[in-house]
Amino acid sequence: MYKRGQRMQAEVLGVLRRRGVPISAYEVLECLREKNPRLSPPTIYRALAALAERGQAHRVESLNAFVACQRERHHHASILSICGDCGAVEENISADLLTRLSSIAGKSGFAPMRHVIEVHGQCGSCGSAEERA
Amino acid sequence: MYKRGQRMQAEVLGVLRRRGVPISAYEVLECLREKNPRLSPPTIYRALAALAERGQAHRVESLNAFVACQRERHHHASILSICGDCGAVEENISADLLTRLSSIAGKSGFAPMRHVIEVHGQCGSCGSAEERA
DNA sequence: AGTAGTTTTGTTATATTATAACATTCCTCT
DNA sequence: AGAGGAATGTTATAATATAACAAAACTACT
Repeated sequence: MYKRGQRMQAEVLGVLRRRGVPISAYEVLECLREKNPRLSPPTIYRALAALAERGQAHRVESLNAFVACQRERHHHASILSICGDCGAVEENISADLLTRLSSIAGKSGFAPMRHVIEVHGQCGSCGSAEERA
Repeated sequence: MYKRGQRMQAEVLGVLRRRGVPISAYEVLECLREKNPRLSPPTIYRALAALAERGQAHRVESLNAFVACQRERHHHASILSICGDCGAVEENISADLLTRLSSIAGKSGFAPMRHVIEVHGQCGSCGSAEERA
């Protein structure tokens, strides 16, 4: 079973995984209300915050939405490629890019703590679908 | 004078420049309401969208806030370093980083259109202020 | 100047996202 | 079992954002 206090987190993560694409906290809430109609926003936001903290889900800042981490877990440094057509997100990690980014930001004495890297565009499938049309 | 339809944009940009740090659309609204109490959110959001479109202001996705571009204008590719202590934002551009980022995102056929690169941390001044304490 | 056409701005209303503050429940540990 | 503490529930509201339509202002043309 789950460690205490992680049931809600597991439920929320389950919803995120089933959906695959980023969804809003309120969409998560609606899903879970089918089972438990009394759930309220704070509960969901708390679970999402905990999941993001542990790297099991990511907050997509440019969408105000949340998505399950595609690997086991990534701490705050994933590169998210977001398709504007189908909503799909692909996750990448690059230590090299992160190093460069930190060094650019750090030139003036800035000490980086958290990186937000999101790329909007069109994914491969949507691109080739368009070509065929 | 201004080209037609850019008065509001100029006013909004003025507010952003005076503040220096990222502020919410509603803070802009409050400022401009001192002069014109009848202004409403859509007007501000429209001006902000136009400014961002032209690269004269940036939307800080991870803060849901807006900041004036520190140079003349940057199109959608600035690296924003955001100090969590004082709120200051520093802007950098790196064609090299952008190239790498695009190539990482593009590995699976993804076609990048817009890059969101935001780094949260502590700026140089706040860091050295802390040391002295 | 008059006016048609277009764009901007105003207005109203509401949708969406997020959190504060406090009450209650439930688990863990003794 | 009962105390302590953490998670969740509850209520209310704050903060962010946009839809939809009306009015006005500007442009370009005659």
